[in-house]
Amino acid sequence: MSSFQGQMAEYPTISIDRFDRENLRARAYFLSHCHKDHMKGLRAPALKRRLECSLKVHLYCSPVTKELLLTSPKYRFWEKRIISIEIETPTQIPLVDEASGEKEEIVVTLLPAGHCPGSVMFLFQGNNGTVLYTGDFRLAKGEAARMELLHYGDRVQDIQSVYLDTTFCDPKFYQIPSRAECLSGILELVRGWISRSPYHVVWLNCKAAYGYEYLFTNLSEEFGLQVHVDKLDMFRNMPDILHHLTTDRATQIHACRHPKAEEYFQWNRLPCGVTSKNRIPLHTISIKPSTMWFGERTRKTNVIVRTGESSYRACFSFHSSYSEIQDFLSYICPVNVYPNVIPIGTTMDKVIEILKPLCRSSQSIEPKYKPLGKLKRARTAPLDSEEEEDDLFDDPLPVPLRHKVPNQQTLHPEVFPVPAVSQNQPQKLTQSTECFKVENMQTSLRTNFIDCEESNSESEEELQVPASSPADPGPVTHQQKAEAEVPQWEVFFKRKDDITDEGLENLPSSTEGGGLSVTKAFK
DNA sequence: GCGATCAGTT
DNA sequence: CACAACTGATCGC
Repeated sequence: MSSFQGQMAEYPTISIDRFDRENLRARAYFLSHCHKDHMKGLRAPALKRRLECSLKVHLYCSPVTKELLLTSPKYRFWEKRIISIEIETPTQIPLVDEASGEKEEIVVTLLPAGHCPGSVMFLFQGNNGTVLYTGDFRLAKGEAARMELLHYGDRVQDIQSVYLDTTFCDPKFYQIPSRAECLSGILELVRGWISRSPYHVVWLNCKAAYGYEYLFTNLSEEFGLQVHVDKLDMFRNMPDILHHLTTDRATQIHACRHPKAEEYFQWNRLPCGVTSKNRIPLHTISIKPSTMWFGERTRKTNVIVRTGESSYRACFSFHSSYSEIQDFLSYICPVNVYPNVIPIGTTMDKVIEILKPLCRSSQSIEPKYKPLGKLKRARTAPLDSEEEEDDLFDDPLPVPLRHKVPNQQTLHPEVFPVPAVSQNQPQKLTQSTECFKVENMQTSLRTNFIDCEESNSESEEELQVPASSPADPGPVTHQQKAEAEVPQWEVFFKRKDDITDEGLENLPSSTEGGGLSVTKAFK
């Protein structure tokens, strides 16, 4: 649970993921993702009032987060004050103090965080240096090195401070099986059950939170069965998710919820109330996604664990493991690090003790901070390793292996796609929010400028923006998926003949699928 | 009636 | 099994 209070030392006039107390005075707000514990105060009367009299205050987030947030009527009042920023597009934002008229500019870049749909990290660049707020993240080893915009030329950016998701920053969480390994385990468990008959169904016992969507889409893709959920209107503009979900209860894969779901399940009833199909009782198993971890020297073991007659736990994590955190931070190698979370059973001091050695402040030959302008210019071509060694003597970032991995756009697209938000009608921007592309002298990367200077009612115009469809890595075939990663974690589930088959012999030999898009072969 | 907070549950 | 959110009790406006 995040204990970040909303403000960063370098840029105290902006607030991120907290909207109460001191944050009520912020010049701009940022939301990293749409989870309730990062939205404290976001719909409180105090902030609502502030918004009414401070017309230059906006909330910045990713297009997907904006879509998810505005689906809830409780947050509709934000509609005209949210500005979505495309992923990986440096964007300049004015920070205006409405009382004094004092103005400061900051450039923000959204980087995919792999935590839930729309989740991002914020990279801020301004007068007080470059800082990175990670929000909540799950990034595999090496993924920071593949992020183009964390780099300046071929080098990693000179980052003053990182505000870090330390949820699993404890050596006991040393390793967590990868997304692909967990997914593969769940796919095989589900396959082993639902292929027995159309009356064999699985219930995915998920918490009420965004973040399971890639599980649903992969299951649906694999078996040609949409996943039953309670609500799907939040995904109405995200076809890649929407098409894999249904509110029709006649499917073999359920992720519906009910306050008494566990109780229901004991009586062979799904949370949506279904107990049978064609008057034939269903055979149900529950699969509860939950985090599993292994210490540095613990033998790797199963990603699926049987917890009862018809219950399983399946490995699933929203957050990076200890070793993934170490990889991430040691690559960035900032001057300072601030934990956003104190994991239960540990202390701030212990977390700092773990993270400090990965920062420049404790290891640098030359610990003094140098502003960006004084850094040696990055070379255009990579050096060979020998030259590299020599170079370290006057390099203010004396950590090797911190060069960009050329292969970008590979943030596990096969299991964690960044959804595209598309609108049928052209998007209407009612603010005079002019975004235009210029060449940024410093980074040579495209920068958007958001100018809120004239956002008063008289200059309001309706800008017609063509329906946007952000760059998509493209569909990944099953073939590619299979080749992408061979799980090194053993997938465990009971032998097929161990799975109870009671009642199966009485089933009709019909393969009628009850409206399902695909009917599984019937044994 | 609404919201904030806390304890308990999953 | 450690996330994140719901539920219900309590208090205050």
